[in-house]
Amino acid sequence: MLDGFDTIDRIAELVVHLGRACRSEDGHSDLTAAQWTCLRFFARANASTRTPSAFASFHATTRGTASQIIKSLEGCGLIARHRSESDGRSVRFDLTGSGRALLAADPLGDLNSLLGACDVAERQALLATLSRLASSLAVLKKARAFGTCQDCTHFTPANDSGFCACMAAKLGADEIGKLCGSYHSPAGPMPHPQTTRTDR
Amino acid sequence: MLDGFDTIDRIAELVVHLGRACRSEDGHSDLTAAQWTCLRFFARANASTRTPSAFASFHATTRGTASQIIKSLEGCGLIARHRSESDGRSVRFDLTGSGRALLAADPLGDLNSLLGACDVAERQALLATLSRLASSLAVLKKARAFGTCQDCTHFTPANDSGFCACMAAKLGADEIGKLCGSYHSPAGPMPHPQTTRTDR
DNA sequence: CAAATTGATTTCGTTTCGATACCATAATGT
DNA sequence: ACATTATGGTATCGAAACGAAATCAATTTG
Repeated sequence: MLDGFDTIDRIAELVVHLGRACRSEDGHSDLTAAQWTCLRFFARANASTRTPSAFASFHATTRGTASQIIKSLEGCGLIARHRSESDGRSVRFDLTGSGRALLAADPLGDLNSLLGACDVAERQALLATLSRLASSLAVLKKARAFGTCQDCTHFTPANDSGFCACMAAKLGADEIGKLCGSYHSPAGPMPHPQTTRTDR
Repeated sequence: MLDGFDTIDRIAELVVHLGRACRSEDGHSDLTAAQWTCLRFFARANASTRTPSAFASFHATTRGTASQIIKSLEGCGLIARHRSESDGRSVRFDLTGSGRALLAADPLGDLNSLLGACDVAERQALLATLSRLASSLAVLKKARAFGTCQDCTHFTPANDSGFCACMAAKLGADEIGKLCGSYHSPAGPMPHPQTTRTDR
């Protein structure tokens, strides 16, 4: 290999680089990087996934740290807390009006506008590749995978909506595109790679 | 848009997610995420780019923070400091033997192995897309772009080597694949988007 | 019903990070 | 020649993030 380093290394490092570069803010941003990630997560995840534990898995941190980030957003009035009726321990967070409004100022907007200028086919290919990489990596790292219900093996589509075998519930058209914490990739091996309690 | 969120948003957030997920270590790693990034950077960049300032730009942080990260790696004996002869202020860092050895334990290896299982065409497409996004994003953020000399507009290839008009120097085969801080993408507008001193 | 598990939170100490100020050298302008 | 400005690098400090561990309540398991 005469190149300084080969294609595979270059891709991996580009992913890390892009992931960090695109969240840097020009001036002073309203939120920190962790808070942005949290706000985005609660905006994109379905109802049963908008919990502190799920966010902790998604953000690859402890539940304690996740709880702190969530508390700060709640203090800003960007997300609202709802207790679960079925489970007295569990809580769920929804974005408030100001939370949804703030998403428009997401520093990821720069990357979004670049992607908007991309060819549609290139964009689709990129999405497919990155999705597969993300779920494969989750399996490899023995972490929980996150994906959209419409790509999940638990999901059987009907017209305009579908049924999730995992949650045993019919999903509306607005739910099937959201992130789910019990996502199972067609590629991955085991349905629920939940390990024993390690607080990670 | 009936989906919970559209393709473009999903891609942007996948990039951030992948970038964070692939650097998380299963057990205890030898280095922190920032230290790994720094070690990788000094391994991939050409001689004139292996400076604290260039790393600060690359890592989208301040020179002060970059200096701390570098100091810690220097303390571990993973990189070695060399003063510049032409400029009394500038320093350059090279990987030591143990630094090169440690790169084999890079946590990015997980992502690398997944990429290795990819189709070659898919991999090439991914590299092309990510490279373009990275340099376009740098222009948009008014940040310094980083790319390989062989893709730079300052570079005119000869057989097996080439000439860099920016550094006004002939480049050997081992240099043209390395990252350069004065990289100019064929797409971007201005050669040196160096802004005034903002310490970012 | 006891024991183990799970979801969430709190606290504490450590590390990292960004902002700022600072010093040394180099380039620029008059 | 001299002052001014720009640049490369470092040190310091406070805020944030983080991991680890302890705690509490609700649920599940045996």
